[in-house]
Amino acid sequence: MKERQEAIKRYIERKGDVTLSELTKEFSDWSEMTIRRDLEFLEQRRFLIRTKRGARIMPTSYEVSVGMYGEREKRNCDLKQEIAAKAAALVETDISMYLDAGSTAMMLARELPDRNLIITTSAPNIGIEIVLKKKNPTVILLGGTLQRKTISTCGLNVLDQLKTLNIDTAFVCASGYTESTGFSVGGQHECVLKRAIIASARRVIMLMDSSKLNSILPFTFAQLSDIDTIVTDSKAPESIKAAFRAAGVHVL
Amino acid sequence: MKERQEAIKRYIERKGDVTLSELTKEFSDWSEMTIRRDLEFLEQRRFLIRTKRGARIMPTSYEVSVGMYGEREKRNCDLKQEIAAKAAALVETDISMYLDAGSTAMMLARELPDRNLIITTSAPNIGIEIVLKKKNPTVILLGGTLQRKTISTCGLNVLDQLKTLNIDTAFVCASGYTESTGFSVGGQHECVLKRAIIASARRVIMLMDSSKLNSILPFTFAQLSDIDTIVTDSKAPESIKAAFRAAGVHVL
DNA sequence: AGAAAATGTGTGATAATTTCACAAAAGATG
DNA sequence: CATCTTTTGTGAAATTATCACACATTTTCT
Repeated sequence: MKERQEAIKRYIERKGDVTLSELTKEFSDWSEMTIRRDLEFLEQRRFLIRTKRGARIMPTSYEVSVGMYGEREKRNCDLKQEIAAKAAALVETDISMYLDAGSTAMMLARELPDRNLIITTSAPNIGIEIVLKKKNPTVILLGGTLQRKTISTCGLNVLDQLKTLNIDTAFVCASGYTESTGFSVGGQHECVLKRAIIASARRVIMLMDSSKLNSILPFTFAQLSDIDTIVTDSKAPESIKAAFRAAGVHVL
Repeated sequence: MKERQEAIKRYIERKGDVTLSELTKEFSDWSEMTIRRDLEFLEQRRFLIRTKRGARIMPTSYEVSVGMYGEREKRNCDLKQEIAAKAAALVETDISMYLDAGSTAMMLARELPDRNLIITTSAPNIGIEIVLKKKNPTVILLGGTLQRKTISTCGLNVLDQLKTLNIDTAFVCASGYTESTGFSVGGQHECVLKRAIIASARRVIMLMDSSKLNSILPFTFAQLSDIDTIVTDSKAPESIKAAFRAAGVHVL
């Protein structure tokens, strides 16, 4: 596959769906015809499907996150992308890691290197995404009741399941953070799961875009002292980042 | 939603993707414009996405089965559809059931009534499909390693997980059957899982299209005596169906 | 190195599809 | 029953896709 085609693929994967005119503007070094042919090529390889006036990412599990939660998710897409890229750089080969549910985690899944990894996750859509798009990682899904809102599982026996799994690095997402309340989420089940993960992982990396700073959700699952690193985006206020660092947390 | 729109939706869900001309021929009582407007309507509700000259089912998990296994799956689509419809009729409300992995099971998932059901499955794509498209069923995913080929999980501790789950009816798929070898599949892990399910379920219903009769795969997981009912399609030879009945198995 | 072949790219004509505005028909409301 | 709203059909106009061919670039072979 050519470099241009790779680039187009990546662009569409980031955006979800694009119009041809958008692509011709983005890749203005080439003619519309060439891009059109590239889309045809990429469609044949099942990387995307062509729509009326453009193309759309081949929706495997992607649609489950982006499609479900709706437009809201797309808005902070660039922030999350930035976070995902930074977080992916922290992933070492042959590591045993946990990947949380959520759209940021989905983006991280996409950015992961196609190498030997053991990836445990409670998000079946993310697990499927990885298994379909990469050849090398091993994916372990946690069992349990599948939650409609979050597309993640939670079971009464999570602790049992984690007992035989040794997780080195856990990538955890939060929906809210304030200094006084710590990291919080909207669901009770998620909260329990995240706590268990944090307790068992050697290293905890929190993924949180700046729009979630200074908001509080019903259930707190962690404090600053529980985590090792926070990956956030460039729009995060310097004051909060300084406070993180003061608490001994790495900030990226 | 109108009846015509429902019908179009169902038609597209069955076919996977369709052209507009195909639809105008199928729904010739209405004009192209009307159908076009219906597609727009259905797209807004995220039931499908419109493509160059037609529409395509909103691929949540569907693509995982059809997209992965390729065209082969589409071929026996009608047979599998027939089986799924027959099997769905066997599902009672408030039942605890198991749904196997595989494209026939996916179709059954689609045909399930949107009622109170506890559905345990090893196929995360099927679980997601159900949870996204229906409001009432509860889905329980079995945990374990996610297999690339089958998109199903298998864990060392399946037996532990099943211990606390009481499954009334298990819908199990087989990839091959002969009188001498019984029901067989291609993977060792699947084989173990299916055995465990069959051992624990009160009633076992086997789903198998006629193309799989008289073929042998590496691992046998059940004999006729293990199952209660076989659901197959109208192309199944009468002789085999008679043999099933002679062994005390219901045949639908 | 140079010719031949294969592949990739751009152009404009042609064909197909989609959109749009508006009129006709069907249904709802008082 | 008149009137308003919603749904449906029609054809023209705009947009988008396809195709054939010319030109450029890269690869292969002698």
